[in-house]
Amino acid sequence: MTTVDIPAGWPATEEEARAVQDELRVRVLLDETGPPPGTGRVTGVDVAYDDERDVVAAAAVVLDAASLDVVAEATAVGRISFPYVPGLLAFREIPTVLAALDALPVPPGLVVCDGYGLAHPRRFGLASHLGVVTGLPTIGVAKNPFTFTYDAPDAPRGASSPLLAGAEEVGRALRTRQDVKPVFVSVGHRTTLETACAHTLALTPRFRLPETTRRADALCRRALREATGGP
DNA sequence: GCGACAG
DNA sequence: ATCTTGTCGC
Repeated sequence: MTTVDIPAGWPATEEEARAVQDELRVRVLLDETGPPPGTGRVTGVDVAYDDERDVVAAAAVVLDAASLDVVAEATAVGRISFPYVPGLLAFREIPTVLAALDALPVPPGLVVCDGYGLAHPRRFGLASHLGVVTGLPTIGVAKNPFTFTYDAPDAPRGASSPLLAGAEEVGRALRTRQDVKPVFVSVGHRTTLETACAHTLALTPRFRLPETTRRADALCRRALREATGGP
């Protein structure tokens, strides 16, 4: 497990952070299909916090895309690098997530983030930010619709409906289990919404949330507990 | 101005 | 995200 410092020059204000987003957003690549689901590797990343002790723990878990078996995992801990501000989540998570990704012994393949990519006030959410910084194909799978609107998808697993910012489709509400609240999928970097949804379905054979997210969530919580103390 | 708001 | 008991459902 590696320890992370807040990077030099990291934004200190919301204004600075928004300026960074406006600079980096032009580097998002949207003209690639992205890796096909069910082949190669897929990696989940997630973060857990102890605001009281100013500690953040990140985890990266690599799965074989076909079997969903764990191939590799890594964690990192650090200081919380930014307060939670809707629209600026990436600045809270990225330094520690990058350290966890760097600690992996194998290439991550497509990265699945817990949050949004293009479905973002400035079209540059966590998944897009992480993609631009790493160069990796990324998608975002969120549990809530954020500020966006959608009509309920049909009941069967696999049904979807547009996630809308006004008239613009910024993602998809995708039903991963029949009659259960959908997840909210958006493109991060170097892939398409079609591919992102296909990956999400391939990663949800049983539960609402992708196996990548579930594995990363469990691991970062454990890392936080071990870094912080108490059994 | 007020409320809503990924995690 | 996190604080947290019981509770409903498969």
